[in-house]
Amino acid sequence: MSVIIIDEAHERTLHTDILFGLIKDIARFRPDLKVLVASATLDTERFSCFFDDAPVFRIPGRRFPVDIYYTKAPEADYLEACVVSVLQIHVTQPAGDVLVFLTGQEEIEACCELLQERCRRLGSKISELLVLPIYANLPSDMQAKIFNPTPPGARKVVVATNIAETSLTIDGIIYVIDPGFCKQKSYNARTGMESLIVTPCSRASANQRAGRAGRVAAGKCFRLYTAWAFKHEMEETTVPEIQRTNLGNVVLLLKSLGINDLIHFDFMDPPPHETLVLALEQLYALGALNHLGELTKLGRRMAELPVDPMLSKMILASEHYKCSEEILTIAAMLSVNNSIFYRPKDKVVHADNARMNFVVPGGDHIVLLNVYTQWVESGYSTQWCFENFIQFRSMKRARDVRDQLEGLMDRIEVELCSCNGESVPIRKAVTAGYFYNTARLSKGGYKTVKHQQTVYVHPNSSLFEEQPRWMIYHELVFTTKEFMRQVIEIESGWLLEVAPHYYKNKELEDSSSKKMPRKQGKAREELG
DNA sequence: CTCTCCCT
Repeated sequence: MSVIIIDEAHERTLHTDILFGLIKDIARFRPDLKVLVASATLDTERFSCFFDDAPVFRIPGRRFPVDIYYTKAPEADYLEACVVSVLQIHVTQPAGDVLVFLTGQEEIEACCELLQERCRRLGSKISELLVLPIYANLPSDMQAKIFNPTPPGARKVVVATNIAETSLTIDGIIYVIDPGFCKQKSYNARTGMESLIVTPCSRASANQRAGRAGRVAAGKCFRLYTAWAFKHEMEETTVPEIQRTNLGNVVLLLKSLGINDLIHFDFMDPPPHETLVLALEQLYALGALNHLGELTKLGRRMAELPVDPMLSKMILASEHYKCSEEILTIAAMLSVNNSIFYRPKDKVVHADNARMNFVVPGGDHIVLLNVYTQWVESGYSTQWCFENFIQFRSMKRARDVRDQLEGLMDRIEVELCSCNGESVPIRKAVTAGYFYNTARLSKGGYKTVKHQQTVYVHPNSSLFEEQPRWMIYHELVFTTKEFMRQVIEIESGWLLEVAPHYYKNKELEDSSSKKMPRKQGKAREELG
């Protein structure tokens, strides 16, 4: 007999949901296989029902009770409400550390500053309050501070993102302050744009947060919203990731496992139809699927790499342009989420100057390559990172990703070779993977070629002031505006060179007519 | 002229 355990199933990550579908299928014709699904939430019925009415076992947790307090009326300014609540706890409540949940770096910094300023003003009237931020992109030495034991007579306040909800636990937390918001990714399959939006968190998430107060002793959770809002306005559970993300690599993976009919794949919660259609269209455009929606030889090679299809295609194309060494580095650097450059608030000018020193012509990909190359020349130095306002942790991760990808080159038969940093072949290889993400400068600024959508170069980009006519973007994100992040300059002729099946000469020259790429009707056929 | 959850 064999057993498969799926733990933390309640988190409903992309991979959990894919596993659900695959394992359910396998378990039906493998009676020797036991499947154990472990979830920390109470919605067991959904899991049980999905797995053909599997029996449910309830295992009581070993936690201390947590008293929940709600506000009588909604808070107009939850940041201010957090600050006031922390100070009230500090002055009126017995010993025990405080954990505050906020949505992101900016909010956390603001909250910490406010707390410190008010403590300064109160001076010796109150006992010491240690204010510590924690979020994923905070440098690791500063992250480590939250784990130092609180000195006697003092109290610690940890101001955190969702990182403290599941990923790490802090000893000594007795009080939790929960404003009830989090930042969530969502994906628009019509435009292919991701956005990160502050939304009310789910009841499951709120309960998880409250639980953080009861790990060492009985605790208290102060919810900065009304009991009514908890009951009537918040969703029961968080929308599963599979319904809020681009599915390019998932579709490629499933196709490579021989699952052709994705529309009828047994998803516990199916993704939006349009998301699947767009993923299929893009894979067809990349040449990973044929007109019947079947995996091509190229698609099979692309599926060997654990990265998004466009990135995979870029790596495969790099062999033709004799720059696979450079492209592997760029792929690795793009995989670590915009966390290469460190920009602390109190040293913005220094950090920006340091960043400028890395700028080379061509665009952000070439700049990333330059950063990595210099780091290698420094002997992978931590000190070098520190001096250049580069996040060591991110570079280390890029190195790991690069090593892993390099190890797979043999299997997909891509020869390692270098163009000695020459820009054109590198940018052509990028174009071969990302031709779908082309933007062009017109009178009203940049517009995407695919949807004629107005987009902007991100102010952090090395091409922010350059305004090249044609650009390729790595990703499109909506924050305060529609931003292209990580862009390179290209020549329109390259589009015909790398994707003649996708672009017609006319489309690239005639600026008055609608510049739509060829119809991608074939990929739709599979969908009926 | 921004500034963005989590870890795969």
